[in-house]
Amino acid sequence: MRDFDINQTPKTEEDREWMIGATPHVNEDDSNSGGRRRKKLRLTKEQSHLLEESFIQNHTLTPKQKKDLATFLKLSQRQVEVWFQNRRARSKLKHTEMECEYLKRWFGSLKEQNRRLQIEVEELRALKPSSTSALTMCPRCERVTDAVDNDSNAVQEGAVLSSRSRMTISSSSSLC
DNA sequence: CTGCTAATCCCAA
DNA sequence: TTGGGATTAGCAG
Repeated sequence: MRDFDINQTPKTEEDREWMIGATPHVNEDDSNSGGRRRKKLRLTKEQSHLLEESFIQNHTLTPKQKKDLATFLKLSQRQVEVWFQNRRARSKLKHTEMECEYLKRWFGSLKEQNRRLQIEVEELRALKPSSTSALTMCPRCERVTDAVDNDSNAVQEGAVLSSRSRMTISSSSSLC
């Protein structure tokens, strides 16, 4: 997917400490075929579960909580810390994605509503011909007939919309 | 310095 | 391919 790699990992890798702290049982592999390969730890169900529980209570840990949790789970503090960092990051990502979906739906319904209103306007126009030369479709605009006053309201609403939804809105709707 | 986020790496399933 | 543990850079306090 993402192939553009700025900043390829500088291979000046010192002796990394792969397995800090006591890793949970059954992790003594030796398939270390020569190279500098990152050991992949898998947390046990219990560890994940407990981490998850404490994350629900608190998305960040005090140093003491971190220490206690690490001790209890037989993980290093660093691992607990990293777990929480990743958890926060991915939680935020998920939230953003959901918000994006919501915004898309909202935009869709707004477009649909707009479409219906346009049709309604057309119908009303057809019903009541002439004598309405100066009639515009928007009541708000209708209110200010004399001055070229502000559509500040409309501008603001537009601003709100565009700032909140940063997705590709191709057809910026023709409101008023 | 410490702790966090964002970006990315990269292994195991 | 994906999920998720780990690393790195850079910023804030």
